[in-house]
Order: sequence, then structure tokens, then C-alpha cells
Amino acid sequence: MGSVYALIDANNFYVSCERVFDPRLHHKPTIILSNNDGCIIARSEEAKQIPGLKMGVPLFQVEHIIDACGVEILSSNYAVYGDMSQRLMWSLGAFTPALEVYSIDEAFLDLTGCLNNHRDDHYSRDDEETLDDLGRRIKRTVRQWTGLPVSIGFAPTKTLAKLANHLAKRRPELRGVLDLTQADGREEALAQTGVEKVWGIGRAYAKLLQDAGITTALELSRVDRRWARQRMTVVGARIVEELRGVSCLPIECCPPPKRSITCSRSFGMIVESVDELREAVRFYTARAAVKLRRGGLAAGGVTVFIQTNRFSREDEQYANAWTTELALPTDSTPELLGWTLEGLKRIFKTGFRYKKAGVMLHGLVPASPLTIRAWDDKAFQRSRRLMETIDKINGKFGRDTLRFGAVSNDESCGRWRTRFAHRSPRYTTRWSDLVQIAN
DNA sequence: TCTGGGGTCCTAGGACCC
DNA sequence: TCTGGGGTCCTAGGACCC
Repeated sequence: MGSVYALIDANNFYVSCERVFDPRLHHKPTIILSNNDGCIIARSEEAKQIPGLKMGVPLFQVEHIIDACGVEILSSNYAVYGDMSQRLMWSLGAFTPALEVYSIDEAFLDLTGCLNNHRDDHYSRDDEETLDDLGRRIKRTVRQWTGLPVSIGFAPTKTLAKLANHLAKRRPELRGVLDLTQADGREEALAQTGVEKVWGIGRAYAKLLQDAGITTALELSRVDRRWARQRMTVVGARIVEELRGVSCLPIECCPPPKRSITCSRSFGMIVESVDELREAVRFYTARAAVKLRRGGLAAGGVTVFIQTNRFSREDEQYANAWTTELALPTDSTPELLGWTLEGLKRIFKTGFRYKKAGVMLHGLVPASPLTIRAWDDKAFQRSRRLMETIDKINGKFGRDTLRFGAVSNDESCGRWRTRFAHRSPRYTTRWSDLVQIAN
């Protein structure tokens, strides 16, 4: 048998996480909202059946449907989703170390050779586990260990495994597992899959392909290599190869080092004063810096940006960004704050109604003290020890126990802060939010 | 009234070098 | 008529993913 990849992901991940802790939500149409409760970003199966409740739709446009159909709405609760994601990945790690965490709710597994362990021993053919058996065993295990329902696709390439997973979800008779490692059956599966569903084919390429008369994954797998290379770059050429069963994309067990870190948010309410904007930028800088240090990195460049509400027809629009390269990379919050606040001062213009701001760190390098700053830079080394201490305290007693800069006064009261009107408890990351069971 | 956030990769074209 | 050749680096923009 050749290479075997699996793509495993949770069904309706955010909704499933909520259901683990709130069984009342089972069988009810449920949707999860983006920051500020703005858009629909996840839906239960029941919600998907309701016309109009599409992904990415702003909540205010479908409020009448929500009311009429009794849809449960929840703000997103990333503390819970992040923690459940870890549990999911740990569970999958029990099956193979060759695991690539691809997103918050999905992972690729390299299972090549995992099934043939019994070839030379006393097991008879009938006792051998098939990939389908293995898939169901993984499903059962994950369900038992995390409470999450998952779907699984097996195939000789990652792109085909994605496709198999997609079909496993959409064909109820498969009960969540599809094995496309064998050539027979693959053609039919590809013929049944629209080209726009193929991993790596987005809106633009789907249009390009459809204009060329290519509407199914099977047809895409048969296009001329040079044509694909020319019209869709090497990315497209690889997709075609992968659909033919030629693996071009290996499992990446160790994620490559991050190249940039961003922290940005739309505001809960419109902000006009530079003071409030400064408060938001300070908050985003501190968050980005924590991510930076958690990754053991230092930033060699900083960008700060602000923008007005791009959807507003009445407001005059303004968006600007300021970037600087740092002479010496840093991972110190106060140093980064110095730059982002300086940038804000330069791009802020009075008289605009601001809706969003953000901070980006780039030029990331490992934060080994030897590489980022000389040992005799006493002030810097002291600031690093301070950061380390603050991170430790916040790790132990909760985010923002210690923080930089002024606290909001009653006047501004953090109008920029994200709204989560329907957020569930942080069941797994706050003692006070732990589920209690009466006896 | 109300519209998310955080990433990566690839290419073309310009600037610049010898 | 005809105006070198080859390389690197950077950036902006486009495409994609979840």
C-alpha cells in the first residue's frame, strides 16, 4: 500500500464545543457569531437547513429568521474552542505522532504503514483492521475523550483526503468515514465533487475553471499540467497532481516558524478620540507581545493601522498605517508600545469616526538573548526579566492581572472593547465557570 | 443602530548590481 | 532593422486557507 493520509475534523466545531457543556443545545438550530456579535461564523446542522442562515451573513440582516425559527445564538468563546482544540489534537496524537495540526478543528495524519503491522504474525486476514475500521475507532475514541463528533477522510494525498472528508460529511450513509485510498471509487467521488469544493480552489479559480468548462474535481484532475501551471501558478499544478493521486504536499509535523503576528479588532462602538484609540492600540500591542514571547520570538518591525467603518455610506472614509523597522529586534512590551503609540500619533487624524485598529509584528526572529541584544544592555535585560515575570503572573492568575498603561476611566469606558452579548461561560479555563452538577 | 480575525504563498515588475 | 545577459532583492497585489 502507498502513502495514506487522513484528514480529521470536527463537525460544526464551535457549535459542538458549546454542546459538550450545554446539552440543552442538542437538536436545536444554533449559530455562533463573530466578534461584536457581527456575523454568523458557525452553524449547527439544524441551522444549515434554514434558508438564509448562510456563513458570513451579518446578524442584523437575518434577525427576523432567527426569531421566527427559534434559533439559539451564541457569541464566540475562543477560550473554550482553543482548549477543546487542544484536547482534540491530543486525542488524535494517540494514533500517530505524524500529525499536522492544520487549523483549530482539523488535523492531517500520516498513517502510511499503520495498517500492516500484523502481516507476519498469527492474525488471520479476517482479523485485520481496515482503514474504515480504524476511522470508526478514531471517531469513537475522540467522542469518548472530548465529546466532539469528527469526520474522517483517507486518501493517498492531502488534497484527496480533504475531498474524502468532505464527502464523508455530506453522505449520511458513510457515517462520517470515507476511504479513497483505492483507485476504484475515486473517480466516482471526484465526479460528484464540484470543482469549487476542492481544497485550494477559491472563488477566483472556480470562476476561471468554470469559464474553461471544468466543473468537477474529476475534470480538474484531467486538465493539462502546463495549462494548470500557466493559469493557476504552481499552486494549481500541485492541486491537479494531488487529485491524480501524486502526493506533492507532505505532512508538516513541526509548524514552520511564524513570520508575522497580528492583533486587531473592530470596535464595539465608534471611536473618535485619540485617547480611546490609544487605549485600544495599547491593548492590541500588549496582546501581540504576549503571543510573540509565547513563541519565543522577537520582532524586527512594527505596523499600526486604523480605519473608519468601510460599510458606512455616510461617514467619510480614512484608513492609514505606519510601519517601522527596528534597529534591534525586541520582545519587550514597553518598547513595542513606544513604537505603536508613536505610529498612532503620526496617522491619527481628528474628525473621523474610527471602527477598527490593529498592530502587526513582523521580521520575527528567535528571541535568544544572544541574538536579540547584547548581554551588557542592562536596561534591556532588566526589562526582559520584568516581562517574564508579568507573563508568569498573568499565566497563573489570569490574563490582564498585570497590564501596561492607564485603565479606562468611566468617561471612555472602553467603547472600543469587543462585545459578546451571548457568550457562554469559559467552562474549562476559569474556576468560577466550572459546570456544577447537582446531586 | 448592527457587517470577524489571523494567517500563508506566489508572481510580476521595478530597482539595482556587475 | 538592430539597443546584452543574468542575477538578487523588494514590494504590491492577488489568491487561498480556516
